[in-house]
Amino acid sequence: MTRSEENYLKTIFHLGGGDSKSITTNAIAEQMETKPSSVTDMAKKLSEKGLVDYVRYQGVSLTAVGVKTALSIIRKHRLWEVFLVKKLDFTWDEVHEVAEQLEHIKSEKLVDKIDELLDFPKYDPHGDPIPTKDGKFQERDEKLLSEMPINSQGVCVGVKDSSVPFLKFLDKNRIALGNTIKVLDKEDFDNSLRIQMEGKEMRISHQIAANLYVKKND
Amino acid sequence: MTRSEENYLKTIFHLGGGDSKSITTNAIAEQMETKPSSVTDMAKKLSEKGLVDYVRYQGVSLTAVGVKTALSIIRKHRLWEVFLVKKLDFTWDEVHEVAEQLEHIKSEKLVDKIDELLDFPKYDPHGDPIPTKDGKFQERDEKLLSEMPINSQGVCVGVKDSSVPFLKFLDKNRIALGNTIKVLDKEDFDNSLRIQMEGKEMRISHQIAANLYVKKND
DNA sequence: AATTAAATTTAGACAAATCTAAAAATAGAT
DNA sequence: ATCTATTTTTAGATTTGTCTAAATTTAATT
Ligand SMILES: [Mn+2]
Ligand SMILES: [Mn+2]
Ligand SMILES: [Mn+2]
Ligand SMILES: [Mn+2]
Repeated sequence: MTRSEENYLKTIFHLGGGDSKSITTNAIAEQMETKPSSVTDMAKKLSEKGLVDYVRYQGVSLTAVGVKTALSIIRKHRLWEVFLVKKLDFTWDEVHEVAEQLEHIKSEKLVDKIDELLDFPKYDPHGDPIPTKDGKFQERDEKLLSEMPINSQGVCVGVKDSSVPFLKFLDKNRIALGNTIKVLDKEDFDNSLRIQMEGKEMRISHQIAANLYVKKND
Repeated sequence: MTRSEENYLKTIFHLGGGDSKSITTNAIAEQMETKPSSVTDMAKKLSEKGLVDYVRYQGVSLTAVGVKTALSIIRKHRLWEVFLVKKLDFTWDEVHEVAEQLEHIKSEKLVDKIDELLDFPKYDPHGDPIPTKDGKFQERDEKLLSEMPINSQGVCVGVKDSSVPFLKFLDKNRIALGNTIKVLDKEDFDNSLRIQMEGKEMRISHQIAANLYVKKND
């Protein structure tokens, strides 16, 4: 497994190729900021290795082995992100770049020990679930804040967009995972929301609300 | 800086190329288990970049920038080794392989935070000094056990050979860094030693004694 | 069904890092 | 000083991953 192969598998998984859905070379190229022709080359190679199913002009999807491999890389990525935040005081907007490198370190013992050191976390700093060693996800009943009905309550558990600017924006506005949220009102005009967060009332644009995951209280 | 370039700089440094001593392409090739012709190619590239001085048929030595770069990689390598032992319960014979990968992770903040987490260690698990951020070494007055006079005493502080077999041998024979050592007798015939280690008397071959560093008591 | 636009693949090139085999330079020994 | 063995470099090939430009296939539109 080269680093490049690992990155392709991860990207295909993130684009939904884990559910035998066919992902186009164009989509992969765009996501990876590379050229479609490069993706075609790699599709052939990964297909040779039995990691993806590839049909010319139709796109690729992950095989069972491909899914397993992708999940192990995602597991490493997210565990390292937790490590950086919990043990080294990185902020949640700094960890992704470093985790992109650390996820390629080859040592099963290292991953397992980091997992143990962190007390087997289930979610990463952005609220994304960490696959277990055998590739199982911790499912969670969450929905986007923008889809919560008026007067419903919940806890902020994740971000959909985990870009640096968005994360910094959230920090600046004191919006953090774990905060309690109540939807007070929706503005029809621009779909903005009036919410109560940790007791304090505030207004939030639709773009923000559509990128925050909330676990609804029963 | 590619990973390969970093490995060349590190190797040249370990072969003594940091003191403007010229290291031959053959020596580098042997150490890195590669071919002399590959080393020549890289020597040219590193020379272009101002990291080594290279004279055809004469070998290479590190420039000031080259030394600085090599030291920063060695610093990372050794800090990661300490991390693996102290925080993740790796044994001292397991860490080198993983550190070979981790030393190439690019994040100044990561190294500094690991350093801080470990409380700024001065030596790695094999007793090798860890360069400071500005490239200074912790010098230590140590000598090989094989060169200690009879009746002298000291503390075992490092290994010269840090191969897996040697480290495992030391474990098996309860020889560890930090142990107190007194030289009781030398056997002229095979240069073996009779020593007292942590109070217990034992016999040690020359080959072992010539690979153990001891800090002599005054 | 034919035409056109878009997506995808192929063909050929390139950079990085390596290798093999041949050529050149150096160092050692007569 | 010349020869010889060794070291080192060059030249050319290979692999991996990428790119551009041209060709092909597919999908959409008339
Ligand atoms: Mn990430
Ligand atoms: Mn994340
Ligand atoms: Mn090491
Ligand atoms: Mn070491």
